[in-house]
This record gives sequence, C-alpha cells and structure tokens, in this order.
Amino acid sequence: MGRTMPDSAIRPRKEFGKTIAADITHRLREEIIACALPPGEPLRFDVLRERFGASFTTLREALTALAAEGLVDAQEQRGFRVAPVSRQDLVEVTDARVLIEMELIRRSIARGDDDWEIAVISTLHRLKRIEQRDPEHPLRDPEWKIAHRQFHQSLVSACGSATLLAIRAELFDRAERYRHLSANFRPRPRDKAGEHQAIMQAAISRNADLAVQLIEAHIRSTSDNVAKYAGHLLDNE
Amino acid sequence: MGRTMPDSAIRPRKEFGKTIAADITHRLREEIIACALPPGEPLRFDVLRERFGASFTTLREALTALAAEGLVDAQEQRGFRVAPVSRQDLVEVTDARVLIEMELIRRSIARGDDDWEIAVISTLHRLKRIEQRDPEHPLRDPEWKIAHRQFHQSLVSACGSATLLAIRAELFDRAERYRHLSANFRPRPRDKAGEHQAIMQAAISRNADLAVQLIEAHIRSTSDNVAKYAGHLLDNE
DNA sequence: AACGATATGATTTTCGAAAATATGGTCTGG
DNA sequence: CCAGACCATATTTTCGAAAATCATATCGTT
Repeated sequence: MGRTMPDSAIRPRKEFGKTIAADITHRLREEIIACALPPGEPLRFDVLRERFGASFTTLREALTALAAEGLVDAQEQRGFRVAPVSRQDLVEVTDARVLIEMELIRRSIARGDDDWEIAVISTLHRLKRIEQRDPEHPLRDPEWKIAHRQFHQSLVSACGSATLLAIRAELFDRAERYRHLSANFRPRPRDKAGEHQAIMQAAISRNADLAVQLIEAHIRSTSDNVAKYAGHLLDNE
Repeated sequence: MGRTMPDSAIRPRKEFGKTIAADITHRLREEIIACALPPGEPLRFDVLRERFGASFTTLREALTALAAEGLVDAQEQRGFRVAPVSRQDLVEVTDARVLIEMELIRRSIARGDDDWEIAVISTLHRLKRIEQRDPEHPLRDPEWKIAHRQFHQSLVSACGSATLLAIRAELFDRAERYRHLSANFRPRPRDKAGEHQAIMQAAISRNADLAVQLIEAHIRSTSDNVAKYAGHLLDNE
C-alpha cells in the first residue's frame, strides 16, 4: 500500500501540475502577477535556474506559455523579460475586460441555475468573512486574492462559453498585476465590499442591466485607481 | 562582404522566425489550420522529429505555445494532440468572433484615417483579383488565404487595441480551421465577393451600424455553412 | 578623434541521451 | 472466464553539455 509513492522525498516540487513545466508556469505566473518579479525585469536563465531548480528547456517551455498569455515578453535571440506595463496597456486591458465581462455577466444571468446562484452567494460570503478578519491590505492576503478571484469567476461561470472564459481569465490576470502595482501606493482600499454586495444582488435578482452597469463601474474605477496611484510607474515605456 | 553569411547552406530552415522554435510554431500552426494535421491527431515526438527535423525540447516549446492558442490540446504526461473539433466549440468560436469583431469594426470606423481607408480598399482589390484568376477553390490557394486574411485584418486594424487584435487573431485562426474542415465537402463557394465588397463600402462610408450588421451575417453564415457541410465530422467528441 | 572591423565574454538556443511515466500484454488466483 | 498484479515496451519529460548568437571592449585605419 505504501509502495506506490516511494519518491515523494526525492522529487522536489510539483505542487500544481503533473509536470515540472506546468508547475513552474504556475509559480512564475503568480510571481509576475504579484509583481514579485517587477515589470520589465529581465528573466535570465542562470537566475531562474537557481530560483526554480529546473533546466534550461523546462524554463523555456514555461516562459513560452506565459508569453502567449501576455505576461512575459519574448525577444527572439535576446531572451525573455516580464511584460512591461504602460498606460496604454492598462487602458487596453480595462477596455477588453469591460467588453467581455459585461457580455458574460449578461449570459450568466440569462442561463444561470440554482447551483450558479449558490456559487455566487457562497463565494461572496467567504470573501466578506475574510475581509472582516483583516480589512487592511487585502491584496497582501493570498486567501483574499483567491476568494476575490473566485467570486468574480462565479459571476460569469454560467455563461456557457469556455472559450470566452479562458480569454476573460487571461485579462483578469493581467489586470490583477496592475492592481498589485498600485497596492503599495494606494492610501487605503476603497469600499469594494459594498460594490461586490450590490453586484451579487443585481445578479441574483436577474437584473442584467443593473449588474452590467455595476460591473463596468467596478472595473473602471479599479483601473482609474491604478492610473492615479501608480501613474508614476507607467509613464516610462 | 560575402563573409557574414557563410552558413546559409548549413542551417536548414528558418523561413519565418529567428529561432527554430518560432519557425516550427509557425509551420505547425499553418498545418493545423489547413487540417493537414487533422483534428484529434496525436502529435508524437518521434513523428514530429522526423517531419520537422528538430529536437524534443524545441518541438515541446512549439506545442506549448500552440496549446495556449487553443490549436493544440496538451494532456499532461500523455503528450499532445491537435485540438479536437466539436459543434460546441464551433458555436463558441463563432459567438466570440461576432462579439469582438463587431466591436473592433465599430472602433476602426470611428478612428480610421486615410491610410486605413487605403488599406481596406487595396486589400479588397487584391483579394478580388485573385478570385478572378481562379474562382474555384479559394481555400486551396495560399495566396487567396493570405489576401482574405489581410482584408479582414485591415478592416479592424485601426481599432487602437493591440490586446483585442491579438485575441481576434487567435479566434480567426480557430475559425479558419473549421472552414478548411468543410471545404472538401462544400459543393461550391457562395458569393463571398459580394459580401466583402458590401462590407468595404459600409466601412469606407463610415456607416458603422451597417458594417457591423454585415460582418455579423458574414461570420454567422460562414459558420452555418461549416455546420451544414462538415456536421458529420463534428458529432463525435 | 571618429569610425568600422574584429576578438572576447556573456547569454540564449538547440540537441540527444537519460530518467520518469504511461501503455499494453501476460500471467495468476479466484 | 474475469479481475488484478506484474512485467516489458513505447512515449513523454527532463537534464546539462554544446552550438549559436548577441553585447561589449579592443584595435587599427582614415
């Protein structure tokens, strides 16, 4: 019975995916989103090899995948770097999110069943409980980040299009990086709790027009906050 | 003077990108879109190695990139295969294209300058000339494919969002694969020339509502044609 | 001094062998 | 005859060395 897992001590880390490459893709993505690897930072193989304990080609595979997601910038024959940030890119990501998220909310409200309603309510509940516990710096709390992501995910989860959900997820990641960028300079988090509550209620009561309007305001005000408090990081490039 | 390129005979092929991996990504993408590699086909490394003359890890990098684009399906520890096709996927791709392409046409019409108008007119002109030359099986003609792609690209090129243009390009590729799928069974190409002409005129005359309406009909009728003539290939899976 | 060519060192990119994992067939006990 | 363990083979995945390419400093010529 204890025979099938003799190597858990030998194999170092594969917390996420089954392959090392998928695992490193995941870990690199998290670090880039959290700005632990700052925008524009060159990603040299020597450094990465030591940091992640993987070989050249495995790292290369991970970086290639992240380049396709827009989190890494691949410069042929001259290596990779963390994708740079800019006002233009922030505007584009925000615009694209508004376009897609509004459509997906609308579809979810039209198609969502009981399970969808339960998911929306329960993910918001968890988010609020975490916020009560530590209302200070939510983005620093990994649990808050996950709960926040899952609440927004649940809102659109009944839209019926895996294709659009995948696109939405990429844009969400790119936007979250900008939020992290401004988190260190933002004086105090604004009242997101109330906004989330209002969005949930509009969704559950099947008021699509209101929900769409609230989501757009939510996304745009977040983006405006980033531009306001992290503007000095966006000017160059 | 002739000293800087002594190895053009040694190095076998790098027609597209500067790196072999980028080149193979490009070639694999073309073959998958053209259904030379049919949907669901397992992509085994032995075969690919012989076909493309590259090593395991280089191929792996290319496949990973294509998996992020949705053209390849990565099954961890069990290799890669060409992304399968299905009615559901066709519907999702079509819906997503309609949503995004309509928005981008609108923005392009609002923002496009003289150069944009010239690009739209000239790409349509080239497309029509190619169609006159050989009106039979346009999808079999690489030149027609390129011209067709460039015409549709030019229509949205002034939208101002590289982010949305990249998403649009991926969806276009995925849709084109379905068109190839049905090309062998379609009795005769319908009157696309007239549709393209009408779209161009609506765009140039800045009639956004009409252009959007025509584009939606264009995309949806193409998709309907695929479902009609390649439906027997979509049922399983 | 300015410029271009060239050598040197740093870094990326590619390769094929080796390790890890899955697949398929065979055998055994029920 | 079936279910499940076990082995042998096929395939994927990972690694580090080697080749290719880029960046920088040095040198010679005008």
